[in-house]
Amino acid sequence: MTKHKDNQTEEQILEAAKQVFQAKGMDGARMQEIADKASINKAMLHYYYRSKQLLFEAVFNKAFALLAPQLNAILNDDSALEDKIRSFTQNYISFMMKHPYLPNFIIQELNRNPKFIESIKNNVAFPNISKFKMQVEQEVEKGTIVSVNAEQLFINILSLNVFPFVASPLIKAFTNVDDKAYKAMLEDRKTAVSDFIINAIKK
Amino acid sequence: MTKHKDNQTEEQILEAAKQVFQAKGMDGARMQEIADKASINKAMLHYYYRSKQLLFEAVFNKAFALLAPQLNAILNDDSALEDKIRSFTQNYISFMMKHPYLPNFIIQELNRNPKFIESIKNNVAFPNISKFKMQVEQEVEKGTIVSVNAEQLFINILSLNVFPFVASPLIKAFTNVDDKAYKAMLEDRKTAVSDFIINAIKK
DNA sequence: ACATTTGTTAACCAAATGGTTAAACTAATT
DNA sequence: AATTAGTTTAACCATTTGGTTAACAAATGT
Repeated sequence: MTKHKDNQTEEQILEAAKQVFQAKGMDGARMQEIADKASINKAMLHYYYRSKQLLFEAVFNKAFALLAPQLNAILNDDSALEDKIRSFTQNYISFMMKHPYLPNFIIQELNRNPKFIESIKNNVAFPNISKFKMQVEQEVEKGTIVSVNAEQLFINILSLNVFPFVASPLIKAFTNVDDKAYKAMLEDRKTAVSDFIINAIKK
Repeated sequence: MTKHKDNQTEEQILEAAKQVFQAKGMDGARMQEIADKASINKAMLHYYYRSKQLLFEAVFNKAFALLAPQLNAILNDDSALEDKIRSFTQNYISFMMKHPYLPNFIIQELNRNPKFIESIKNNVAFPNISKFKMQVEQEVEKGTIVSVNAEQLFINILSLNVFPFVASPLIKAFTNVDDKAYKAMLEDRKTAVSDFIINAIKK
């Protein structure tokens, strides 16, 4: 009952679809371009994924499944707050430099189609803030950090880490730096951002 | 030499186009939908703006022209750094709550079509970081703030202010808050973000 | 009053696009 | 060797879409 040529084609399609969807979005993507990039006939796309919408969802869910564990690292880990912030920043920026299209893709399509949220909320290990919230509240009570709302801190951490990837063309233009210099700045941010955050909340 | 019915139709088109383009992006927007929303015939769009591309550029440039002065407020103003950060955060968040689609629209289309950058660089009073950079360096030298790279600080300020608008559906999902609570959080951020930043750089 | 320019509409068009179909092909099963 | 099930292709299709055209209406200039 095994497929003869295994699922190689299916993988090729998914990889090609990922590239095209992430570069051009759902609306800008063309099935023909995906087929070309996967070196197959356009009809194969429909044979394996039925429709553009379903193919897109497969790509989207796979992308989100890649991102989610990164966030769970800071939300559900047991280490101390300061350590978490440092390791998260370090890891997240490294990860994003390898997948620069990812955050924009997720954010964009989620904005365009908010009902997707419901679908991903069940799907994978969806990041949950509750543990992080408890930890922050404990640290505030202990007096090791200034009084800060956990949600706001979480937003701040996320903003500082994600935004430079989402808005890179704009920031590059404003700061007048080329691609190479921007990469160096991102490299610096692996430590600069955690210093910034920890400074901001330390008593 | 004045147009008889003044430029009412032209304005209607631009307003309708703004709504549709900002909600659906260049690729997702349909000329027919813009025409319907402007209560005119589709041919009129082409009569006034020739093509979808040109209509889009008109909308984009107008949107950017709205955003640019906001940024120049922090970059070119003469007040003290701390004051600037406070007033910018306050004003920017207020402004964005009135134009929630704006940052996403700009960022998205700039990512999709980086050559736009060149067009806006000349067009309007394009934000320039050099004055802000000098100010930060002076403050570092005076010892009033910790040693910090001006570009990085600028990115941080921008990130903390803009990202919550760009990624609102995602953040809402993660933090488990509804629209109303999120609005309240944004309201809080008018002061919380400046406190956070100033704490982070103060000696 | 009349000609000319500007504004507006309905009908139309060619190209692109997501999707389908039916036949051909491949490889394992009997 | 014949059957069967899964895979691949080329040709095709209906609809959508940006854009055009030609006729008509309303201002404007003379």
